[in-house]
Amino acid sequence: MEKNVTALEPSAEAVPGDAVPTDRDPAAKQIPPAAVARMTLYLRALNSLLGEGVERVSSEALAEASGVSSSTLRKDLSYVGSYGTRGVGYEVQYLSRHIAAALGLTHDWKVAIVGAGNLGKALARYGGFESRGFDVVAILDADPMIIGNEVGWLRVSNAANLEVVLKRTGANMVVLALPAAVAQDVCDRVINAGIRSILSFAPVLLQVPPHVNLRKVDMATELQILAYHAQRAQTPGQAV
Amino acid sequence: MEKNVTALEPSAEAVPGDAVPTDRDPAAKQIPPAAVARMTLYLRALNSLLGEGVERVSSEALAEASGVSSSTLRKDLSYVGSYGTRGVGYEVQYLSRHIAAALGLTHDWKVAIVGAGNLGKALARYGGFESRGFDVVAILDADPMIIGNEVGWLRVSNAANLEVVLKRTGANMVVLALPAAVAQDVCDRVINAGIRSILSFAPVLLQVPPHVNLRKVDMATELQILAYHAQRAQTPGQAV
DNA sequence: GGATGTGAAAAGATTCACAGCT
DNA sequence: AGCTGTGAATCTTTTCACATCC
Repeated sequence: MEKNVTALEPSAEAVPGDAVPTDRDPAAKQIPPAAVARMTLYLRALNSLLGEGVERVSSEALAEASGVSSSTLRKDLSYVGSYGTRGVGYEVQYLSRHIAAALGLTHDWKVAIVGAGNLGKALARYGGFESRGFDVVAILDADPMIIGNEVGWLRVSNAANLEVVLKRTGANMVVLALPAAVAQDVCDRVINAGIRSILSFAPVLLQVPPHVNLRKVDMATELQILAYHAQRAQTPGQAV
Repeated sequence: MEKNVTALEPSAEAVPGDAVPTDRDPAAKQIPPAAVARMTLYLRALNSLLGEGVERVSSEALAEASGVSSSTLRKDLSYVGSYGTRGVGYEVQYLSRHIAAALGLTHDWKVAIVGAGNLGKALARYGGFESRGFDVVAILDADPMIIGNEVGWLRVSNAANLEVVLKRTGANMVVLALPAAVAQDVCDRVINAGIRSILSFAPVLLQVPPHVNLRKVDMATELQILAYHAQRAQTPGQAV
């Protein structure tokens, strides 16, 4: 049972802009951020079970398959509803559908990848996307040597036409796989083009307006966190 | 390893005035996980400032450059020591060094990347590693078509010789850039070879013993979290 | 004056334990 | 009996506010 490092980093901090709300805030049940992050794990585990033909699962078993405690699992599920049967467990497909719905995965999202270097290409070809409701509809780059190349079944578009390509393809999410130096610039353009969901792999802090949702992944950060723990573990019983 | 039972009770008659936090005594107490994650942001911001020739910075400014609140920043820094000057701020280089020391980045870490697909190659060439104390010493793959290829200044080793390569190169961290299907298998071998710090990009739950530190990055997860927020923003107060 | 460092309060997340349903 | 769903307790993280020091 793993319980060591926090798995998912909540990079999205509390949106500070929800003062000035409309006169009626529906106050719909919102799911705590930590729970949202774990929902994706449940979904993955459920789909895996589904593939194995398993029809029912207990909170205990699903928790184990997701790498969380069963009480955390049950609490998380309680945020989206009561989809289990007491004394029995959860129906895999039924639960999977409901979690997917809660996460907004009922329709496909169209993703454009900006940056067709190794990382961009890796992302474009990454099979895990389509199978989980994400459709890579475009990949762009600014390098003339790269524009026009085939990546999977796509052709690299010219990043100069960013706005046009986003519009034509109907992309509603963008992945930034760019060097730090140009990331903010492209990010601004993407936002101006109306995109409000961005996943950035650029190792730099991006400034975005409050209505835009930005998540960040940085490999160097992850390694540094590992280094911290490794260093602690390596100093055993040191004198005081 | 179990969670350090926090024996550092701040209560009781804490002797005020001494305690002498010499810089020789860095990892005495443990830093909260959330703070560790942010330290890497401070480090990045500090190094960026350093590059611009800035010598001093206030908590307010550094917080802004890191994307956190100034009170969070100050609290975080207080976990590693008092390296600022009241009324003045922090000396950029001095603080950067101390944070790096607290994270265990004083010596270089040797990273082996398993999987030389697009992602593995992207990681191997990613310039951000060396500059931040991580040295990619090997890249491996099982595909005969890929073994021997050049990636950056490395040559792809045969994953069949995983243990040998890890030993020869002295790697002490491993990045898994593999398909889900083989990830657990390789992970087990890596652990058996003595590695205790692993960063996995495989979209699957890896089982590891407690003494191993595992961090996970999953792009599909990140997109799903974005989808959740996007969906909420798009449906204001929808009936259930 | 001005900004740090830190107790104390508030908010958020996890775990416990058990009531309630099948 | 067995397992879910959930209030209450515990633990963690963030924010506040101000004493402290340059």
